[in-house]
Amino acid sequence: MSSMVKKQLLTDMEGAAFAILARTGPSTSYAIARAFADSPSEYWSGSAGAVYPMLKRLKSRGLVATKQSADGKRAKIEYRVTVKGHAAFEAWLLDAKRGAGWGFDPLRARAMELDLVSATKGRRFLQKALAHTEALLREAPPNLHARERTIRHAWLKARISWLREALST
Amino acid sequence: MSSMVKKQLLTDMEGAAFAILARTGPSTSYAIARAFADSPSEYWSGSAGAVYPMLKRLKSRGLVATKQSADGKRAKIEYRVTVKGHAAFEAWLLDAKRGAGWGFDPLRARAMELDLVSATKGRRFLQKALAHTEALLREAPPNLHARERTIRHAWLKARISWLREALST
DNA sequence: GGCGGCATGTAAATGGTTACATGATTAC
DNA sequence: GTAATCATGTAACCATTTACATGCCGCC
Repeated sequence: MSSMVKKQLLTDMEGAAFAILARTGPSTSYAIARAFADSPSEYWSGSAGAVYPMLKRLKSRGLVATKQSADGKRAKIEYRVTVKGHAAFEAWLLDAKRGAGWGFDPLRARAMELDLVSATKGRRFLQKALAHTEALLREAPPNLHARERTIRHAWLKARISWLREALST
Repeated sequence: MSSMVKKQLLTDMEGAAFAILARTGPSTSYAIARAFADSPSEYWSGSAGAVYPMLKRLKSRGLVATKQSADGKRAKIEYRVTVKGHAAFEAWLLDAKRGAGWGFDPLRARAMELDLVSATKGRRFLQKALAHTEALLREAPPNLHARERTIRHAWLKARISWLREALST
């Protein structure tokens, strides 16, 4: 018979947290929250009120484990990924169907409705959005790994060519 | 002195609801919920528990008004956009800075972390995601306006060329 | 007469948000 | 010694989600 183990589906925020843990090794909730807050994508605030409870939930599901670390003097709780957690993370990461979903794109959402205003206002919006996006492309934030820079760059370029096309019609 | 009127900033879900109202004219909460549920973007479920309270909030802010319509026999509450509401909607729609934000892209989120798995697995993921996206491009859902089809098409094409580039390296 | 769609909601749970509170340690 | 940072968390709030509850209407 098939396995009785329930699939441990991760939310996107949990997936992102596992990615941080995979990169930096065992980390405190504080460090994970900082990583969220410092990330260029402002989608999650990285607030303590979100991150601390999330790690506790993941622990209760057996996807992470704690190691009370008395690092010299200060007591801290370090979380590490368990085998079960690693499997859940990989399932999240390699879920191509979810990956190919629409997500939420603030530009797409607006572009869809631009015909509700005058052509002039619509074009002005697209021009401004293009300028903002090109600015993002120019000023790459510091502390970005090469891998992150590459994806960021490609994503912005795809968006820019889309905007240019929309403006050229 | 400047106006004392507080800016009525809309959430993205509220903006989307105003777009529906602008297109279909005065509508019931039910119709708006259906429009969310039927939309190809699965980002909001269009549940009654979200939509009915949202319209009540918008009404209490003076952005929509109700018209008790005794359409023949059945009683229903129709919401229409007020002048204040229209201004708030246009401010939301034409906010280029917000529009140029990152939002949440499930593909970008995963692509950023693909180096955490083997190159083989990474490529397989990208190939599957490409296949899913190309499938979306082929099977355009029915009941889509020309405008929606155009944006959808351009957005998917931009994503596909991004994926192809990622695979070609 | 019954089923599906229209239309109104509420209830409980979930999981975010901001803001606050506390204390230890490090850097100046 | 004091300010910033590390580190833990909680509290109140808010807007979602799923699921449930009710009832009317039109159609077969």
